[in-house]
Amino acid sequence: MAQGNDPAHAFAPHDHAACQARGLDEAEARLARQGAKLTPVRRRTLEILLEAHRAMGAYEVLDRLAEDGFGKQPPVVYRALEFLVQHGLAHRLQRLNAFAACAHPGHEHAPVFLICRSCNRVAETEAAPVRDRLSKAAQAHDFTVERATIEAVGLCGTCAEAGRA
Amino acid sequence: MAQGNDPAHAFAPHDHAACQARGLDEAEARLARQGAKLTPVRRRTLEILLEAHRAMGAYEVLDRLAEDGFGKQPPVVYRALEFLVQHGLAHRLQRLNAFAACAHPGHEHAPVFLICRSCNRVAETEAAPVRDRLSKAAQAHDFTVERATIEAVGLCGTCAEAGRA
DNA sequence: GGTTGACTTGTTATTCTGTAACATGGGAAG
DNA sequence: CTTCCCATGTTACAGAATAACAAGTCAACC
Repeated sequence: MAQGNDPAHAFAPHDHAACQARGLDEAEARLARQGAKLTPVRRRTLEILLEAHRAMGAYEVLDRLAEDGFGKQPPVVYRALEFLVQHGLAHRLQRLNAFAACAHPGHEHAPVFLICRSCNRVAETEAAPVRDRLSKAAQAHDFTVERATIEAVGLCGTCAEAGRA
Repeated sequence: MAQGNDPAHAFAPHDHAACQARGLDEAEARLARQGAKLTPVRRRTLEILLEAHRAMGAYEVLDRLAEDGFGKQPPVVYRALEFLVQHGLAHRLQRLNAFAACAHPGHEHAPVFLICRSCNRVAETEAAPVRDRLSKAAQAHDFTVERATIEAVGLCGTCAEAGRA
């Protein structure tokens, strides 16, 4: 896995160009396999998320799309985002009412998000053990988990060292 | 703990009057200790959440407050809800943009929510092991978790048995 | 070639969610 | 009884999301 998409480096400086290119490449490969199309709006939406390399509000993405000549009405961006989320190329962050490009597309996964309240960057990790425990806890309530939102807010190492408590 | 507030029974029929009364009693005791006041709006807001015994949107609560002669503008309900959340008497459900009365106030806790997509009821559980795993996963990223949102969507036992898949 | 039908995009309008900023009023501390 | 804090009320607005409809694109099929 390229360093740029390694969640272990999400909070550290890295080669943005590389992780953007990789994101687009993986997206196209993935969609080709699924028989879905990465149309211009969708592609540009993904690019915007990859370029930003952070969580963005839908309307922030919409403004950028409008600059590039796409429609400037909410449904344009919500449809593109929904498509990307459904195909595992982006994620929705409930806590922020925002969206972020998937840090490691290419396989099914149910991510856990780490959101730094100081620099607003978001790391994405698998954390299967967390979900295992969640399923076990749910079993005690006779509850079957289908999807789960797991989002932590806190301080990343870089901001902690910089004293931005 | 009273059956009405036992999270293990959250999805089963139980004595609502008892769990409402208990909720209000615990709230007043808790606030008295903290030197905070359960004013009329706040008290009524909590009552509404307890009566509903499910997650409610802020504007739904606001309508009920207005019926009782309180202000009918959004800040009225958002302030009351913020107060209840800060004092551990209610929780916010990010996934639903909604609020619910705390199922077991009286001590600090970081809950995990189980949301049934069929009957919309919400169970609240502690699940410390889930949070432990989350903290461990975060450590690997040099990230310190301060607060975490853990919300599962799925099917409760009652709905599963009834075939509401 | 022409037509059908699925999919995508664009647009209008509206609803839901949340907050900033300011005015008013009541009640405890001094 | 006055001062000040806190709670409430109100206006106005910003941000997030979706419903419903119109129109274009493109491949498959006759």
